[in-house]
Amino acid sequence: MHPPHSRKEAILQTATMFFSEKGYQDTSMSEIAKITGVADGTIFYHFKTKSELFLAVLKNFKEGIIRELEAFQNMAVFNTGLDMVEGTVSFYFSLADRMEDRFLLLHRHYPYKLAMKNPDCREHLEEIYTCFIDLFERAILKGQKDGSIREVHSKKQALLLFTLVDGLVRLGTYNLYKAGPLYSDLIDSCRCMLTNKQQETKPTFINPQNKRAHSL
Amino acid sequence: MHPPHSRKEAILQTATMFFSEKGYQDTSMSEIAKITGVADGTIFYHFKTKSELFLAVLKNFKEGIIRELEAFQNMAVFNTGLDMVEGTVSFYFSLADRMEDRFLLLHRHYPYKLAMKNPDCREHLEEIYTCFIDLFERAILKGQKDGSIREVHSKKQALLLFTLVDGLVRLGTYNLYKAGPLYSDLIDSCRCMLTNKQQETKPTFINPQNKRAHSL
DNA sequence: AATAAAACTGACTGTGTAGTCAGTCAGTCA
DNA sequence: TGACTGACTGACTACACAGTCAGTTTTATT
Repeated sequence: MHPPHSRKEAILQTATMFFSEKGYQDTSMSEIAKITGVADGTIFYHFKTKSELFLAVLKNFKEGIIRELEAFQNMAVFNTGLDMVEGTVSFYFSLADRMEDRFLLLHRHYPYKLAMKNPDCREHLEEIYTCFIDLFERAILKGQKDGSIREVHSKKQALLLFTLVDGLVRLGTYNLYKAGPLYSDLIDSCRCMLTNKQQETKPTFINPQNKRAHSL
Repeated sequence: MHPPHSRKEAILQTATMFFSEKGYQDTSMSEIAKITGVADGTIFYHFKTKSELFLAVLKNFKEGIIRELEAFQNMAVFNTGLDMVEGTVSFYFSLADRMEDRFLLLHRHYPYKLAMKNPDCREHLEEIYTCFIDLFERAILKGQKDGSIREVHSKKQALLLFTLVDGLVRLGTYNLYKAGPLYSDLIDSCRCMLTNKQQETKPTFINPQNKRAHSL
């Protein structure tokens, strides 16, 4: 299933890069072929159409994400659910930073448009989102068991949390505002959303992103 | 300056509709011409290039938004800053609902890409964002004066708030999750982010959006 | 070595599109 | 009436692109 350096794999890599950085429409198949170093026809031998290639890219991305998430879950241990929420936020930021290019895929409109017609596409997107949101929800549920998080609708709150964090990542890629300096305020806000008692701001973990953009 | 029903105006309307609903790339100039009921050349008589037409659409949208914001500010009166935050959130939702099609413009990637090369485009986008964020900030500052909102960095918190609310709107247009049912949880979370004391959930205002999508 | 299957090629096709331009037409003013 | 102007037209150009296919090369099998 994984012949180490097949042409097919190489095409997939190039396509991922192009679809992420330039978007679906602005990427031509010939371009992908040229950069990969194969003939135009070769792409169509491996992937019937352009949108099938896109689906393959998305699937590949999804699998990568899932692998990362599993690694995170196996590695990270948290005392409280609240800690786990913070850890998850931090993890999402670092992932978005590390896979910055590929995250752009999710922050374009094309996949969601395709998802309306193509059930496979929709399924990939849903799986990706579900993974992240479930992770947040698990943290919330844990926190509700150990008392570090107040009574909230775990699923809904998880979705809100995810929306907030992802929105901030997106803001960074839009290049209008710097998202980095908001990190500690974000963590603080998350804590407030989830707890009853008043808390002092703790020192924060990481502080990713450093694009040129508006300062606050 | 405003000859009531000029062709130019008509083209602008059609273009707004198409760029919003189908995106920049997927809209052809001939299409706009055909639907508007003018010859292909007419568009290029009024707008030199496709991207100049897009800029005009964006500018028009910006002006519409600003008008709406001013109307809101002149009309709405709030007892406390916290109320004003809630009112602003509610306003943003209803605006996004009422101008659903045009908001899609902001939720595509193209404008932000164009903004990297084109300063005019960037300025329009910045102005739009600034308007909204300033509105949130004004609410926060008011709340800090009257004691309904705790000590937070007003600009940063305003940005976080906006990100959260806009992210939720976007989620609705993506059609993967229903954003509507989250409205009361959103308001609750906002209140928690901004206040010190514990509060009971109050009855909420409106509850927009009703797309077919995942339930929670 | 012979054969077959799989991988690969690149010229070619058909279509769609942004932008051009020579020219039409209705209105205005002298 | 006739010269002039600005709005408008639609055929046309030049090109880019997804996808095809007949044919070539590589690899695996016997």
